Amino acid sequence: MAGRPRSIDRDKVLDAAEGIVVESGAAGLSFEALARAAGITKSGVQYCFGTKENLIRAMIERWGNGFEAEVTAHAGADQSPRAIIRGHLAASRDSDEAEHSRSAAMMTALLQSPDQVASTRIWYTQRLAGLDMENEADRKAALAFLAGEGAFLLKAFGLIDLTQAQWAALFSDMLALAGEGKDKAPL
Amino acid sequence: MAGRPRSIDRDKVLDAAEGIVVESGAAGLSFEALARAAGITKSGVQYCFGTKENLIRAMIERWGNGFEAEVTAHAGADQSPRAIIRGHLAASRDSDEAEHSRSAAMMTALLQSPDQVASTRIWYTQRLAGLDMENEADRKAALAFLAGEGAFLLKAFGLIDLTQAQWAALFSDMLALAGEGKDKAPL
DNA sequence: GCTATATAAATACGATCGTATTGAAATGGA
DNA sequence: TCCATTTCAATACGATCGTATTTATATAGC
Repeated sequence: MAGRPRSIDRDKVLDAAEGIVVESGAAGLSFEALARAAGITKSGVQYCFGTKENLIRAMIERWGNGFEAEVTAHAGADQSPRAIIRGHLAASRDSDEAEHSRSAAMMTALLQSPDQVASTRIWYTQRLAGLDMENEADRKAALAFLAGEGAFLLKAFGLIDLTQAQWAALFSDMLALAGEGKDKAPL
Repeated sequence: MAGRPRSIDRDKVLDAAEGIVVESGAAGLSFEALARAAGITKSGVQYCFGTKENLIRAMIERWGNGFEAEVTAHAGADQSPRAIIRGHLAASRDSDEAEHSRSAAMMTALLQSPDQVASTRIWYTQRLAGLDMENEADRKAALAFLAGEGAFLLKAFGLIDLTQAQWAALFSDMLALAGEGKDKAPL
């Protein structure tokens, strides 16, 4: 019933895949290059992930889950929409260079095929879904969220270069804008 | 000295290229697919742009110039850093769906090769270069700029979906944050 | 120890990639 | 008219793509 024990570490392969996208761009991610980077054979990659689309899906899922865990951790007990957004901002604020590279890699991989976008759209939409855009405080939170994502994406893509102090100051402003300190939304 | 008159409209080819990236993602952009979409031959594409890298460079350049023109137009006479940022925000605010698709296509194409990123980094850096992050008003302008880019990118990538009213309200807030009305930075 | 099964490697295959080369068509000048 | 030149099409080429198929290896149950 049980066959040969698995010798390929899926996570390590996904790490290698991220590394490839970080260094060579999404276009450089191929089964062959991935196999070489992960120290296994092309067939091993195929066996683990089947198709390339599955591979990319696995990359994005793992990344999304990891970030989501950090967000909820930062959000703490209060899981209201605004608190989640502050958690998201705090998670972005605390992310280091490696995390930025990873995120950029995931984004580029994500944008490869429009099909992949749809599932991620839901993830983003839910962030903003709980906010009432008619309410000024909520709109400020949305603005802060967008600023955080803008900073995060541009930084991840390597399009802006901010010092650690500037980064911290900006996210401090964003958190303030998102209502840090005054937790309750006025409804 | 003068040969066969040109029959290929470079701009139309670039339009087709954008269309391909919009519909099929950056991975779908090939000389062959582009030739088919533009109604010319693969060789024609090669003759016009030489290499694929040149093609992408041309796409990005055209896009950058077009957007830059709108920014300066929106900024008007005042070309101070904050005014430029407000011009940028206004240009983003007024961009329609087609413009979003185009921008998304450019971004995805841009992220294909890390080499392309470098030249664009300068473009973004200059936007923030004139701002003094120690100054609160300037930092607010930076935050507004990042929020605008975040909204723009997420919208372009199809990751968020905002009504026109929400879009307008958010950018109105951003422009206010960037100091609309009080043009002079306190130095 | 044989077999079934899970895992991974080996190999092969058609398709498509980007580009190089060659040839044809259309212009201006001599 | 003949040639030089520009512009594009036709064709070909090696490389690499993703995947299918086949083969080898290591475990568990009988």
